[in-house]
Amino acid sequence: MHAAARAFRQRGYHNTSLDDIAAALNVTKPTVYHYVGSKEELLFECFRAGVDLIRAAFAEASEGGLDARTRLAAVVRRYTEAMTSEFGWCMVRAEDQDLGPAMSREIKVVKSEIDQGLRRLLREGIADGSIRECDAKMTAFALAGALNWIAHWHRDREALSPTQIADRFLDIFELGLSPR
Amino acid sequence: MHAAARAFRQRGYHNTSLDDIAAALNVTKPTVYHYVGSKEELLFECFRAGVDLIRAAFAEASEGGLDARTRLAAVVRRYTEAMTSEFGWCMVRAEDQDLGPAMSREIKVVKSEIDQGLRRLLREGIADGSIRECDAKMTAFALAGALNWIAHWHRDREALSPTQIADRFLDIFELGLSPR
DNA sequence: TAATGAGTTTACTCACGAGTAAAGTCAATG
DNA sequence: CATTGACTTTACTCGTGAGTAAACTCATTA
Repeated sequence: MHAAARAFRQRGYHNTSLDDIAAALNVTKPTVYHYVGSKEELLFECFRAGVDLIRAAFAEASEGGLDARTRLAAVVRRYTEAMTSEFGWCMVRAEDQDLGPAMSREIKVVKSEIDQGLRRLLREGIADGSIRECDAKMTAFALAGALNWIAHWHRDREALSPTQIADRFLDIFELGLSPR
Repeated sequence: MHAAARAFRQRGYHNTSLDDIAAALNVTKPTVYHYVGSKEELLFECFRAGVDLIRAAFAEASEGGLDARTRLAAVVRRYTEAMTSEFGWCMVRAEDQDLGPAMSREIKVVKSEIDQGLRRLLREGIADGSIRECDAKMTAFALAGALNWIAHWHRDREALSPTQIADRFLDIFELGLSPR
């Protein structure tokens, strides 16, 4: 799965053959098929490995009784870690169109779940006064976009650590760009 | 090109055959090849049609002698329009990996050009006092991510117009989420 | 009326890559 | 020493889709 995730990120899903993945592991294709059922399954498992990190972030953040903005900040930090992981690319780019009906459906469900989780935190923040009145749907999209985009530009030898990236993002999203 | 852009957005580049595109136009594949050299060229041209809108936005914004934050806002509005256009998906998802060396190089150049344009506006804004002190690189990434992500969630029957989306995004990025 | 040529079709070729059949290797166990 | 079974290989099949050859249609023009 790690080898597959790396290959998918470098060359893209469709430009990566199972021979490529096998070669990266110094084995042959049938060996890979001894462990995984299909190429689609491989992508799907990489996707799941990534989103599980994010789901865990939401679960973790809901404990503790902090205000919603603080909980949202915690999610953003974990989210950033997930995006900079090996599976970040697969998480963002696993397209339902590339997968069979069953997996396709689950991907849509999980992605929607994450979107709803963000909106919920925003609405809660507006309710408890820790977040300014704003359009929760659009804000969730802006936030998800900024975070998901990390998978596109992040390199392993990045100057900034995941934590530093998250802190910069939180600074921008919390305080805004206008001078105070 | 419009038919191709639509098909690519719906099914993805690799899941779209030239037979599909031809069928959408009620012709056969060789007819398509009478007008375009290759499938790659088709994707590349769709990409270019999109980014040209964004380049124009930067050019337009540089006129007028307004402060940098106002110019950035103008770019964001145009950018949003480009993303909600037919070519939005191709612009974001045209991967250098999918194209031959020459086109691949140009895609990288153009994408970097846009990134640098955003950073420049941010730096100018910090210099002229219209934008708060911040990390220009990370801010450009956050902004580009939020904007590019539009291509992933936007549907033709979207409730909000491109202008409304841009206004919501500007509200978030300018004022931030913390209560003032 | 013949010729030209833009645009279109049918009917291919050909490469690539997912997935498989069947046989081989070799360490662990009876 | 024979057998079992997990693991791996070589050597395939087979579908799909990019791209092409060659012929056909038909309006325009010499």
